[in-house]
Amino acid sequence: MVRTPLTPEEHERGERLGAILREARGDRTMAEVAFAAGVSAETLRKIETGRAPTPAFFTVVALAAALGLSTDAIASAAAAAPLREPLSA
Amino acid sequence: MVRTPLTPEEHERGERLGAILREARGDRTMAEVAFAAGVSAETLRKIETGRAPTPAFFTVVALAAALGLSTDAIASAAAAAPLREPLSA
DNA sequence: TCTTATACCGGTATTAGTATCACGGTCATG
DNA sequence: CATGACCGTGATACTAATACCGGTATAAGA
Repeated sequence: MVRTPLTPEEHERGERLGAILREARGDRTMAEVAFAAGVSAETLRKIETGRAPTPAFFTVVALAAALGLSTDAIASAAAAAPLREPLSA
Repeated sequence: MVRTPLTPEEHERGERLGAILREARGDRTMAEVAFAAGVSAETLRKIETGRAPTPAFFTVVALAAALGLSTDAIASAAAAAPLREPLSA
């Protein structure tokens, strides 16, 4: 095996990451946030829906900047248990 | 065009990211830090040498945790970096 | 009804990340 | 010189991320 397939835990972590980003997006459109972050809307949609569970580092950084979030907060929130409260901005 | 190849700027950003991680590693070995972060030593080597300019988000998060760094600090330092730019000529 | 906007889904194409293996170089030791 | 540890490079294998396309569904508005 050369590259280990993503584990179920990693998929769940990706789902939490997507939920955090979607929560922070609020009522803005995917296209707007994606354009602000410099990624395609499809990519943002895949990340939000958890279908891209381990996006690139700078992709998350750009999205965090576009959403006004801290990457540390995103990382800890996605890695740890699901949040009861959104990362209030 | 389905997936844009990495631009020279992204490669340079990857080199700065690698330099930051190597700087934080200090005198510890690659194998030690890689094991602590849960990645292979070869992966850490590629990231440090800039041969993997856009690693996965959680890979950088794990390395940052193993090195005691903030992902926000890494992101900002790698994004806007005072790398010695010839640029003259 | 028709149009528009938004989001989700499936497929496809291409590049990149991750991991393993093998080999070579350097340096410090014996 | 020999050995070992560490770093580096190259090749190879396989999966995942990214992007573009077409289609579908829903809701709001003219």
